[in-house]
Amino acid sequence: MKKSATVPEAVTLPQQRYIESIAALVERKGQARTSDIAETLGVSLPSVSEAVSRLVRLGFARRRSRHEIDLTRRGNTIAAQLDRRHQALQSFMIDVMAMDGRKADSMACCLEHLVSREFVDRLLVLNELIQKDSDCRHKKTWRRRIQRTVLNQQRQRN
Amino acid sequence: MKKSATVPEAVTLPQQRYIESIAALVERKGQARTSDIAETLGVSLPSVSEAVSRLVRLGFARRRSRHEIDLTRRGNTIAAQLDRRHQALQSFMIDVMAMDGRKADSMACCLEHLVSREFVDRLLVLNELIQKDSDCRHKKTWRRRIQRTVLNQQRQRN
DNA sequence: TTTCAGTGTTAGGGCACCCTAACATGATAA
DNA sequence: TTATCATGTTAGGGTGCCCTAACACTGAAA
Repeated sequence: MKKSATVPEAVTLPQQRYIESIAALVERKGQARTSDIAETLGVSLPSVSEAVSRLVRLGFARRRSRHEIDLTRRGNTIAAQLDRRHQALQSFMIDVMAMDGRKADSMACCLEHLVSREFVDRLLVLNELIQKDSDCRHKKTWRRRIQRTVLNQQRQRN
Repeated sequence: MKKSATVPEAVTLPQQRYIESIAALVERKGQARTSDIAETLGVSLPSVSEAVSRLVRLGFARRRSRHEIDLTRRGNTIAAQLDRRHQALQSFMIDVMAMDGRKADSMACCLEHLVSREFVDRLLVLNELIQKDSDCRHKKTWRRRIQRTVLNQQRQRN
C-alpha cells in the first residue's frame, strides 16, 4: 500500500511550453507536427516525441494522424490561460514600465507559467486604470521617469 | 569529441530555493543544518543531503562542520539578489495591487526566480512613483478599485 | 516495383530532484 | 563504558526532460 511515487498533480513548466507551442502551430498552420514543435522549442525530435506521448497520456494532447497533433479541450484551456496571462504581463511591461517589446515578450514567456489567476486579474485592472487615467498625465510621465531612471542606473553600472 | 551532456550554465530553480533557505537559516539561527533545511523546504533529509552536495560541488555552499552549512560568496550573492527581487515584487503586490500579504509573499517566492534585474529595477521605480505621488490620491484610489473589481469578479465566478 | 528522402519513434544514456529503507556517527544518559 | 537517540549519509528506485544513434514508415520519383 505504498503511495505512488510522484502524483502528477500539476502540469509542469516544460509541459506548458509544449502545450503553448502546439496551440500556436495549430493556430498558425492548422496543424502541429513533431518537427515543427522541435523547431520552435529548439529541442530534438525524440524529446518532442516523448513529451507529446506524455501530454497524450495526461489528456492534454491528441494524435489525429501520423503528422497531426492537436490539443484536447483541457489542453486548449491551459493554452488560453497562458495566453491571457502573457498578454496581461506583456502589456504591463510595455505600456506601464516602458520595457522594450522583445524583452517584455520573453519575460512574459517566463512569468506566465507561474503567475496566479488573481495576480493577473489585478494586473489587468491596474493596466486599465493607468491607461484610462484621463484627468491625469501619469502614465506618460511615469513611463518617462521609469525609463530615465533605469537607463541612468544601467549607465552608472558600466 | 562529444559535447558534454549538460553544461550547468545556470543555477536551477530548486537550487535557488536551497540557497535561499540556507541564507535564511544562517541569518536567523546562525547556522543551517540539514534537518532545518529539510523542514523549511518540506523535503526529505536525503534530498537535502544530495542537494547540498551539489551546491558544494558547484561552489555555492560550504560545509563548515558536521552540522553547519553556509554559503560561499557566490552563494550569498545569489541569495541577496533573490531577496531584493522578492522585496520588490511583494511590495508591488501588497502596496499597489492590494493583494493579501500571504498570497503576495508566496507569489513573490515563485516569481523572484525568473524576473530579470531590469524588470525589478523598473518595478522599484514604479513602486516609488506610486508611493510618493503626493499631488494625487491615485495610490489609495487604485488600490480600492483593484480590490473591489477583483472581489466582484471572484464573486461572480462562484 | 524499387528506392529513397522526409519524418517519427525506439533504444540507450545522462542529469536533477524526490522518496523510503537501511546504515553510520556522535553526544548524552544510565 | 555502554545503550540510545538525534542527525546525516548511502543504497536503491522513480519521474521528467534532453540528447545521439539506429531503426521504421510513407509517399513520390526512377
